[in-house]
Amino acid sequence: MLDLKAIREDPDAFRAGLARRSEAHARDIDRVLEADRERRSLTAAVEELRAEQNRVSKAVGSAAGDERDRLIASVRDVSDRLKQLEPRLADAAEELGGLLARLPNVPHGSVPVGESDEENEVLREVGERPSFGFEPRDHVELGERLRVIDLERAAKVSGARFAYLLGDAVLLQWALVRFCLDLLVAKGFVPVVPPVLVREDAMFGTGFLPGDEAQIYVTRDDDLYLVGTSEVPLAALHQREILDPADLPLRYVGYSTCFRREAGTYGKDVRGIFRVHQFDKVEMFSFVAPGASWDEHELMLAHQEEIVGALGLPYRVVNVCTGELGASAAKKYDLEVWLPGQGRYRELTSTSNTTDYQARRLECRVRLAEENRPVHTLNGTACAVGRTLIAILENHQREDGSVAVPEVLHPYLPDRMRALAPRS
RNA sequence: GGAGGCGUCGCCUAGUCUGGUCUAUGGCGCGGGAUUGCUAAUCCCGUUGGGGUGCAAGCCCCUCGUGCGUUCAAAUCGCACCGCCUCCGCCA
Repeated sequence: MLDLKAIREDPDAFRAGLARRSEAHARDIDRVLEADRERRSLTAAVEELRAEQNRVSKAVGSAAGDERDRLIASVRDVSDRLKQLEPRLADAAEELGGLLARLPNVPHGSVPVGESDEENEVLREVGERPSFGFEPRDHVELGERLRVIDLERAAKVSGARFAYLLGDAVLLQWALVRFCLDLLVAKGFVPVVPPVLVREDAMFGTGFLPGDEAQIYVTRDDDLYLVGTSEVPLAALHQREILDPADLPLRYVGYSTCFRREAGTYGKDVRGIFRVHQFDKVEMFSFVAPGASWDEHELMLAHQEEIVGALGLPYRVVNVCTGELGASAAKKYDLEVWLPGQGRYRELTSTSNTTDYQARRLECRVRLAEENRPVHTLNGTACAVGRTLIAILENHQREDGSVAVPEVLHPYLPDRMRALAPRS
């Protein structure tokens, strides 16, 4: 949610900022201003009547006889007029709220303008792409030969875009999770296993609703939403709280399964486990003071680079363009890993600075000397397990179909797992 | 799943039966001040969160879990929902 008072004070700045996403959003500023004028004018009228009603009603309490009857008669008229006006105010407030809820965050000035990932700005490439003396296999083929990924049976049981992870891939998963957790806990992140079913207001607060309903699983009988990322329950952790500035920054690292419907992606990434309905992810989430989020964003990116670098994966960092920004993000970095099986860089992690956008929707504030203000929140992938497995399989594969396991994971694995070997 | 109890301004608490002087009581905590040669103690003032209006001081509206309703008027009465607790049943 954008700051309505700030929009009122400097609408041009918001128009210009949102225009970098789309002209339609820029025009919405005018609708917001109009709805705001309407709501404020009705608010003034209603509150004046309420003040009158309170005054006279209070006098009724201490009056008696004719005087009492006369007062009740006069205030009844005020109450009747209120009953006319109050629904109009409610409508106006809802109109304004609806418009405001649909406006995305204003992109930071450093975000490149663009519509698709073609326009993302590549900041740097790190690590050396492997050169094979043979034709590299993709993760589906490697996974089958290693018998660690079973897509056919998953389709039988659950449908397309599901997978069974088996055997050493499972051990690898826990090693990855523990590696990330240990690394981040050492940096002060509090580990969390959050709920993965949440109420609507958590989805609203994080900016996924309204807007992304087509991508979200909903339970039929309980009106609970399955989270597509633990960002949702982590952000909502401090919903409707006023935080002590001395407690900031608050840094959490969540581990959870994530659920995504992936509606409308039918032709895309159909092979393997790159894009599935269910995957596990380790996620960073920070609550910081309003002035501190840009530094925190760079810090999160650094943590991501440390993790991916430690796994020996070649990657590049991109500054995601306005058209590919989520509604709540003011700026987003993607870390794209090189996938030999696809011969291109693909998104492995991402980190967004949502500034005060989520915090305002979640009513998560910090008590400052002048006033209580929304905190800033940031999220970043520490490890999307499925995609990281893909990257490890494809980058560390050998000609015989075995796969070297990154050294940093060895302490978390049995000795025999210095490499994954196909069973013949 | 069944039965019962309870949600008050950070924490505890009075008020709810019997609607109006509730502008929500008191304590603790917290902030500021006064006094006392330190520590301590005592006293005074302040201390929910939003919104509207105004240059400002201020004034006004909403907020007693949430919403809707009854009423001139709701912490107080009714309904629904949310949450917590106890007992029974079931369960990893």
